Amino acid sequence: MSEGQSEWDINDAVVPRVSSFDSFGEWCDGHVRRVYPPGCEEARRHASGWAMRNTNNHNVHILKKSCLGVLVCSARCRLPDGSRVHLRPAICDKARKKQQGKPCPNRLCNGGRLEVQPCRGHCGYPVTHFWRHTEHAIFFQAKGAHDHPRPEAKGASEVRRSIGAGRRVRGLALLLAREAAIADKLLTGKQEKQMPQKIVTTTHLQPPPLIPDNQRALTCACGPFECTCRWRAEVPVEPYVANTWPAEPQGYATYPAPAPPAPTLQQQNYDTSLPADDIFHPEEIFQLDQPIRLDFPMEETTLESPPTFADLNNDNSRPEDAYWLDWQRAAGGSESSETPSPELFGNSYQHPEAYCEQQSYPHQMYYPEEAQYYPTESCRESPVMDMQEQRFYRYGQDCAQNNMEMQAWQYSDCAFASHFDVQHTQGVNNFGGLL
DNA sequence: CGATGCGGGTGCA
DNA sequence: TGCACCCGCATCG
Repeated sequence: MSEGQSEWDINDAVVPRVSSFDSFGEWCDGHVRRVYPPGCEEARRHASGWAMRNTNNHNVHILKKSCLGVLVCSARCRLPDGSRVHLRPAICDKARKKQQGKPCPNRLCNGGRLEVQPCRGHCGYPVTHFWRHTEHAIFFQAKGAHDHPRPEAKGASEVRRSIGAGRRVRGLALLLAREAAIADKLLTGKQEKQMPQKIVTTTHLQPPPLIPDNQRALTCACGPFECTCRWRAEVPVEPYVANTWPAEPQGYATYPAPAPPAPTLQQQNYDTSLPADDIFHPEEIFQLDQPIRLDFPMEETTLESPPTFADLNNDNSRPEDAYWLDWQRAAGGSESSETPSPELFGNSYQHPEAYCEQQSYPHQMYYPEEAQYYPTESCRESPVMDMQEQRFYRYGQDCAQNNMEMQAWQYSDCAFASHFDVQHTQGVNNFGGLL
């Protein structure tokens, strides 16, 4: 967080007028403040890689959004590449409701169901984002550090919808081609829209695809957290899971190693054993308002054989296949995270508590087996924010002011340390290794 | 159909 | 009072 931007708070009556802006950060994490130029399209849309939903803060001047977390597989399965399922929760309550309880899209996953892993990164509450528009800039402030993996990029879900999510996959090649085209378009368009203004910021590098091209087709949608695909969980099995598998002896020790691509034995029984689209848990829909669940059901299932193209296209393909394929493809190809999805580094989403010393709330060890720390890639603060000529705005009004006191940025609510920057570098590298 | 915004309203600290 | 959140409504792509 640059010192230069420590002079305002989204709730201040007046915010400074700046002459230099930050480049848009899609995956801001941690307590962050940024100032975007009025012309920044993403900022105008209040876009974010995280699944943020509008929250009524009864302040017409400040738009507030809270994180919905991420959709994960209840079985904590693994994709062939070792990653886990981490889908983007629908913003719409109704749509999100429909997502939950659906079978894990990971073809290697046996019995896993999608469930929402709520965000508790802000002192036990969801991370919140605030947007405030002034005549000359768009102010953004984030509070809290996400304690969950990044969901698929927004573009992924959009692409999915656009190409007919939920329908049976007919031709993988065709599908991928279309997705690739769309993804490319999204990416291209995005780059072209780069802010024309002077950006004095750190460049936010695009991360590598969540799933390597050569594996996309084999992936399990159970991404980053819960599939059973080749994974072994240490917790009991879900009720609806018919069969369980013996736990892998080595367990966590082997984690980083991607699932051994055993290209044969295909497990397709989940199709028949699980009624698709019918089971969802209403009680989970609004679980964000509830304490973190500590009873994530884990399945001991471990499939040795990753899916094949044929598998993905055969008659046993679940209706959601297309959806998941899209997810996998789009997430990596279009607007994927700038940094690896946390799941790849293990259970690290523990840091929030470090910022919320005054609170003690139950936190869940999502991946106890993975003792690595997730590189929180807070959108780096722009190096500098020119505070020379400082004018201030009172909810949009220009209130010229000078010599504003440079008050230190303090997280009164959460003692936020400066540690996200420290972690992110290595994480990226590790992630790359998996790809 | 789902993303987004808005705003009335509730419960809690 | 501030905050988190529910819920309905409206708009837009």
